[in-house]
Formats: sequence, C-alpha cells, structure tokens
Amino acid sequence: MNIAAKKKGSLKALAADLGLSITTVSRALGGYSDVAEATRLRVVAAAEAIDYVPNIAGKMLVTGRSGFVGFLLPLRDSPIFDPFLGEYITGLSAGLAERGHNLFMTTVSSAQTELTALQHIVESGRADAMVLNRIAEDDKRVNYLMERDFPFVAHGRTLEHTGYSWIDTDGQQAFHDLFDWLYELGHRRFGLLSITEAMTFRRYRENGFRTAINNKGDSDVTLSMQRVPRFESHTWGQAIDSMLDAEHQPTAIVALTDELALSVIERAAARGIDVPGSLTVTGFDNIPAAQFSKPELTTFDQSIRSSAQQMAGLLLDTLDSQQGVRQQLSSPTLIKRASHGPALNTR
Amino acid sequence: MNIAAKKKGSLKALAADLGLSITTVSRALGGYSDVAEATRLRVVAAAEAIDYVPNIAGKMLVTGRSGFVGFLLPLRDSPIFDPFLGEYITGLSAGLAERGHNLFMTTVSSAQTELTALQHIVESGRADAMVLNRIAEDDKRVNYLMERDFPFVAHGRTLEHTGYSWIDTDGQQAFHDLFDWLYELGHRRFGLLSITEAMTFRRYRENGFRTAINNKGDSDVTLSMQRVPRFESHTWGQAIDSMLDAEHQPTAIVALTDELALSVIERAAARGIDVPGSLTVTGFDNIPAAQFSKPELTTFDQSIRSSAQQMAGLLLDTLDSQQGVRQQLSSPTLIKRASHGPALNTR
DNA sequence: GTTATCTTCCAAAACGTTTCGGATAGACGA
DNA sequence: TCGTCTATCCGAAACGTTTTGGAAGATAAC
Repeated sequence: MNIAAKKKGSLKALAADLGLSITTVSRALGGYSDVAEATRLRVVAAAEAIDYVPNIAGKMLVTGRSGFVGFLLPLRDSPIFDPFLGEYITGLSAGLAERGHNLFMTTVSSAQTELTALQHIVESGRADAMVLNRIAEDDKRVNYLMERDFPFVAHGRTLEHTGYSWIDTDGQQAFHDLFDWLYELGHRRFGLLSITEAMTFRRYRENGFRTAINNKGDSDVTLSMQRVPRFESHTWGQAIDSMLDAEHQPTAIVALTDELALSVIERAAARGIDVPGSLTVTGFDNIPAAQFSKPELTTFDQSIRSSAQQMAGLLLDTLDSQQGVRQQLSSPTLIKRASHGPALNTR
Repeated sequence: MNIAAKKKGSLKALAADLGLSITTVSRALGGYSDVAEATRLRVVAAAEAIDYVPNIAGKMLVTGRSGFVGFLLPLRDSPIFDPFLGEYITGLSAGLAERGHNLFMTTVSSAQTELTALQHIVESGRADAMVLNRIAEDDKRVNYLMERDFPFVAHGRTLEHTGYSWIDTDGQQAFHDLFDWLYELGHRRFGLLSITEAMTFRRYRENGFRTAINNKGDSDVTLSMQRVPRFESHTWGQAIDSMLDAEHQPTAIVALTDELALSVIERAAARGIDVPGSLTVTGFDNIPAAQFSKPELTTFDQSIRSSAQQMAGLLLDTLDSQQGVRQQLSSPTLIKRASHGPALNTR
C-alpha cells in the first residue's frame, strides 16, 4: 500500500497495484489486442473497483480532443428572452451525450466580441467543435472557423453557404406557400413586417414572399414592407401603426417572427380592428405565447429540440468519421389557429 | 523560421521566436516580478501578435483546475418542459463568465444514473465545481460531493442542510403567509395540491401551510391534501376532480406548482365552477403561461435568472477565496392576479 | 577587494495519458 | 538445435503548461 502511494485514481496507481506497466494498463482498458485476455480482465476489475475514470486533461493533451462541443450563448439584456433556449440546449446536449460528448457554453461578456470569445475557445483547445446559431448573411464567425478549418455546424446559413455543414428551416418556401394560401383566402393587400438585422433568414423569408407575388402576376396585389429592430420592441409600435393607419390598409399582415405578430395583434386590438375579421395576422416560430393570444396566432412551427438533436448528430458525424459537409433544409409546418380568415372585399 | 518549427501557438514556439526560455515566457505572461519589464513587454507583444491562448489541457494538468463548472441537465421526455431552463442557464453562464469560468452540461443518458454521471465528471477532473438543482430531501449527489469534499452549490436544500452552500426560496414562509392571506379573504375550507416526489421544497411548502393553520387555531378551518406525480400530468385529473367533487368542496385550492394550479383552473372550468367566484386557485413559480390563463393565475414569483447568477457568484466565491459555506434564503413575491377572491359564505 | 543582496533568467520536473518501437519468452517448423 | 513467429508486455517519448530550485551577472554594502 505504502509503496504504491501514487495519486488517487491514476493509471500509475492502478499499474503499481497490479504489478503491471502503465502502458499495459492503458492498453488493456483501451481494448487493444496485444494484451492477454486474462490480464485484461484483471485490469478491468481493478479499474472498476476503484471507480477509475481517465483524467481528461492528460487525455486531451495527447489526443488533442476534449470531448467538448462549444456553444456561444447570446446574452441579451432585453426582457424578451428566448423561449426556446432551454429546449435547444436540451436537444443539443442530449444529442451529444448519446455519443459521449458534452456541451459547454460561454456567454460573451460585453467587453469582448463574439468573435474574440470564439477564437479564445478554439485556440485554447477547449472544444473539438462548435455550434453556431443566429447566422448573419455575412458571418465573421463562419469565416473564421472555415479558414481555421475547425469543425462546426451552423444553425442557419450565411448567404454564401457552401463548404460547411448547416441545418436550417426553409423560410423561402414557407413564405412562398404562405402567400399562395393567403391569396387563395382572397387577400390582395399585404403588409410584411420584417427586421432590420441582416440575418439570412430575413432575406429568405422576404424573398419567398416577393417571389410568390411575382409568380402570381396579379397586379391587384400590393405589398408594403416595414423593418424594425428585432429586439427593441419599444420601436415596433410606430411601424405597425403606420401599416394599420395607411390609406389602403393591408388585409393581411405577415410578420417574420411571432413576437412581431403578437405585437400587431395587440396594436390592432387597441385600434378596434377585428382580427381575424378585418385583418389577418401570421407569425413564425410558434413560441409558447402564440397559443395564448386572443385570437390564437396562426404561425409556423419548427421542432426546436429535435432539430437541435439532429444538429448534434450531424456534428458528431463530421467529427468522428470525417464525413464531409452536410446540409439539411427542413420545412416548417403551418399551424392554422385563429388569427387568419378570408379577406373582406372592402375596397 | 524553420529553426523554430514548433507547434503553432505554443509557449515553446513563442520562446523560440523570442530567444527566451519557456519558463521566462510563461512567467512574463503570468505577470511575475522576476522578469524584467522590458522583456515582459516584448513577450506580451509577441503573444498578442500570434493571438496566443494557453492550451487548456496543459494548464489543467499542472494546475488541476479546468475553469469549468458542471451542470447536470435533467432529461425529461415529458412534454412539460422547463420554461425556466433557458433563463437559468443564461444566468448561470453569465455569472460564471464574468469571472472567467465556463459552464458545461451533460444530460444523463438513460443508461446511467445521475450519480454515476456526476462521479464521472468529478473523477475525470472535467469540472472545478458543480451546480446541483432539484434537490431531494435525502440527496445522494449531495452526500457524494460532500464526502468527496468537492466544491458545489445547490439550488435547493436537503433536509439536513448544513455543511454545504445552497440557495433556496423560502417556501415555508411563503405558504405560511399565503394561508394567512387567504384566511383574511374569508376562506376556511382548503385544498392543498402537492406532489409525490420527496423534494425538500414539498415538505417546506406543506409545512408552512399546516403550521399557519395550527397557529391560527380556528377549528372551522379544514384541509384536504392530495399528492400527484409532478411530471405525469395525465394522472392529475382524478386527484383534482376528487377535490372538486368532495361533499364540502374547498373554497380555495393551493397548488405547489403553477402547472398544477393551471390544471385545477382547467378542470374547474370544465365543471362550470367559477374561478375566482366560487373557487380561489393559487400556484407557485410564475411560469409564462400563468399570465395567459383565464383567469390569470395568482402565484409566487422568483427571479430565476438573477438567482442563478447569484449562485454562480456564490460558487466562485467559495472556489476562489476558500470562503466557507454560504447559504442564502430568499423570499418569493406573491403576484396577485385574477384567480383569487373572497370566499362566498356558502356553508 | 571581498562578500552579501538583487535582478533576471533558465533547466528540469511534474501533471496523466496515449503510443511508438522494441524486448522477452515460449511455440513452432525445419 | 536453431531460427522464425507470435503473444504479451514494457520503457520512453510526447502533448503544453506551471513551478521549483537554482545560476549567473550586476549591484550594493562592508
């Protein structure tokens, strides 16, 4: 006992106790073929007896892999918090844990930019791969990771979206279909409530809607668009009011997010405009609050948890088996609740 | 250039480039006094030039600290997801990041118990400290960490809650006050809807209510209690119905959680029982859905994000400055919405 | 001129693991 | 009997960092 007074649960201690070399113990636990079955069993038994778990730092140093996947947590001071963050994290972490990886996250402190934080993580070897979300049309983080040749998967795409793995929902198609459906319902005068931030999803959703209009080729169709800062809800009122008060006010307002749509419903109610009687409103995301509004919001749903879990799988695929780039576009489903209706022919 | 063909951004490479020893470079960056100011500046400049970030594994190995704080993510299949998880994670991570730490999380896979996962993390040196939540009256994880003398802070307490740091909300006092308030409103027949799980908060909340009743000493007061599994909402209906259908049905049903309270409101509505007219219902937690129910739920609020951030601070205090045990009990605030009212004197 | 004290630097060890390149011994074939 | 194989084991290096215990030279004190 005293002879083998090594550190608690190290390979060295195990080796000493067993009268074997560190190498053999390591290889026995690693399941290599050049260690006798008898000794392998002896080693495994001894390891289990003392609850041996390899020190991660030692392992990292030599293998260069940590078993961690990093995630940058956007820290917003705004009272609007992300209702899906919990689900997202859960899905990611679950997907990673299934295959022996862990998730770790950093909130970027206000002092440093998100890019700096990312570099710090990558250069320090803290993570084997990264998960990125909230992708902008031209995203510095994506550029950095690509030229650094560091594994990552993005939730969302940049405009130039080749050469890396991502998963995204097809906002283009969704908004295209949305227009067609609303047109069928008789709507001709549309309001599109968008965001100012240069997010790629903004472009796709706007484009989808515009393309659908063009494809229809009906000159009766009019579209007015407003863009507002996504996280500054106090600025929305003015834009929404200007839509509602326009001379030929839209019979349908299509919002890029549920938060915006709910705000439209609220402003409309304040003005005595009946939704969906004289105004149809739609959103995107299906946040929990969407089913509590009056009327309940018609919106698109994307299953956050499962897509996060898919992301994890996709990431580990590219990590483990050196599979190349994988990209996955999924279609959100339209949840028809109560904030839509046929257009009144009030012209 | 070719001479110093060391690994990219290592100390070794820096040392070679500068014509200094590894030791000196390390100590220069560490700000030790035994390196000349001139060389220090030279080293710092060179380090910044190549964006040097110390390899975490090397550092961990020698210092024994990883800069990570671990968190076990409870993976529930149930459709009830934790609406506060996102806020909680955000608060924790923000609090840790402020002081140079990162949060990492594992979901316990179904194969292993939560305790096993915890041991694995601790023994592998993956984390410097742990954050525990959902504390049971007798919690194996707490026991393990205490006897292992591993730093941690718990969100919630075990029954025997000395010797370790925790932060909790005072459910005992809250439910005590709640009874007194309802009594003032004229209520005498109470239903207490509790949970089956042996969580410590259950005991405190139940005790607080019962103690208040005893203290009041009014023999007119009656209490019927039901306990249901917290995460199996399909089992709640029967228990709630039995309360609602009792001969002397309660005029006030006090639920241990908002989910339960909302379920009560729902069942009552289905039976045509007017809330709050002939039945008062209260909850606990102030989940987002609580302000969307009809009527809006009267409940207790605890600021999740800020208390998570406090936890992080508390944890790092005990880590950094070897401060002893710290325990913090905070009072939730009663949010009086619309699901309560005076008792009708229908006896 | 000698000794003591700073200042500034560095070699080497240590942390715990994996892995490369043998080494030993017995089995086997000739 | 000798060489060749195979099965089994091990020593030593390597990963990148921090830290211990000096060493060398310069400066101050006597």
